[in-house]
Amino acid sequence: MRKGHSDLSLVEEVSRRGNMRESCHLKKGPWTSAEDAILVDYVKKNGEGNWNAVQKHSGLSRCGKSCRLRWANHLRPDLKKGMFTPDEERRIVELHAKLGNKWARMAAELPGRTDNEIKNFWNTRIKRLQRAGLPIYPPDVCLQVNISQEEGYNVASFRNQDSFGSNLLQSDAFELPHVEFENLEHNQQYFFYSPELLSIPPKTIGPSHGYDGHMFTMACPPKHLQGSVSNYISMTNQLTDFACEETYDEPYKSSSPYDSDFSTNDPSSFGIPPGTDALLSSNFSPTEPLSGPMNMELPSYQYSDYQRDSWVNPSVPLPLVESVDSLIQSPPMKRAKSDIFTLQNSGLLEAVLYESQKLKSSKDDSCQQSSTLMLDDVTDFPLKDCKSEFEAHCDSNSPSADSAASALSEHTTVSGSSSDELQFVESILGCNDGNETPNQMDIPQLDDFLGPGQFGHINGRVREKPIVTDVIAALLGEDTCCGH
DNA sequence: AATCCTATCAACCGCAATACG
DNA sequence: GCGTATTGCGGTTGATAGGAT
Repeated sequence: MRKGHSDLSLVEEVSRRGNMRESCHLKKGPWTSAEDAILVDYVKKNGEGNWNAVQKHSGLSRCGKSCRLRWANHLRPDLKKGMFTPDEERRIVELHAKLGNKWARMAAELPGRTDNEIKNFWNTRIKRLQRAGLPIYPPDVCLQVNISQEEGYNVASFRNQDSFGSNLLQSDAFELPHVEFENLEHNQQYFFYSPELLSIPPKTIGPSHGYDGHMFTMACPPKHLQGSVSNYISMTNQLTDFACEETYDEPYKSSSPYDSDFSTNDPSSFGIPPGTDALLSSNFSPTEPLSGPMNMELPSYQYSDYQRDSWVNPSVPLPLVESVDSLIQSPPMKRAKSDIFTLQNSGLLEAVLYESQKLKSSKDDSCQQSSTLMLDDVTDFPLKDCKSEFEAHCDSNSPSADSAASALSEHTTVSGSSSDELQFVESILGCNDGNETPNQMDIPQLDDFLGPGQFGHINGRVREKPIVTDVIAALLGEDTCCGH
């Protein structure tokens, strides 16, 4: 978009170069056509590689890195210019669903496209989707990935990642316990991809959109709603109230365009492929519903057999999308006031809390049937096994792990009141009494996902490891201390 | 017309992996 | 095996254009 770059004449450029060499500084900033010409000429004569030599031999006052980047991203003859075609967009989405933020790998699958290009495309697209509260992945991509995963998954490959390239879905395994929600299907079907929604004219849609009827036919929420937490919460009230009253045999119909928009703002996990992890979808937290910096790495998508064995009722087919966040948007058949409170104010943390609370109350509640949790499975959840699974298989470089950690840190930092949240956790769990420390021995620490020394900063912010782990500990402690 | 806001793009930075001596 | 250089990757930033107010 930087169209106004002035192209210096060769003379001017040479002059500038001379001056810069005198001052021993490598030039930064936008490349001029003269520099491009020099670089192209050099590569023609000497081939790619050895980029530091470019500066030495061609007189370009650019560091090797810069030269390489310029060549790779702009000067390479095989580059495809122009906007992504719908097919390419589609491919990117699919690849991202599989690979996460592996831009270079994605670029390798898209001839003529660069990682930078794809990354930019994705990031701006994510922004748009986040604003619109729309899903990252269209349902068919979810399905596709799901199917791929179903077909390709096996324990052996999980434990022995020999052929990463041949089955991307097997790699970067990172597991989060997932909970099954029958309502999710309803949500997907009715809330999100309702014809009403799709018929909303795309107001501020970016360049070409390859997913008509999917994510790219998006409706930007009215501006006055964007970034307005109070509005959001207020509308959440309405929605949850509505949800409590409605039977979900009926498609959700919004009565106003804003409602319709709002249904898309529901911070759900729609469109996020299973295994993309609840933590990720929790980027759509109502605590920061529509704006703010996000670390939107969307990881690869996988389960482990362990998970299946432990969590999935064999008699019930896997839902298309599984996410803790689905709690937030899952229309409960019966929801207590406290639930609504949680929903209104929650992000990931509260979502998990909500689930934990729900678990707890479900035991005492004769209305268990309304819960979509598979309590038998959940209560059998072996924490230690889980931890060992984490430790055994979590690749600190895995997109999933990274993403999860990002999401975690994002949540704790964005929400800005982690200590409050912790208190909140404790007060809700009620099993801590403010004195007991949850059993952290059984709880995977964030370092387990990230690897040591990776706690530094995310987006310039210090990760709040102790808080995150404490909260998670509190949550898991709930499971352990309540009689499992 | 001025200002603000957002999207987009290009480039930089830091880190990790790999190659090389 | 070790240190250094090079390359590759992903995240982030800054500049700009263009639309909205």
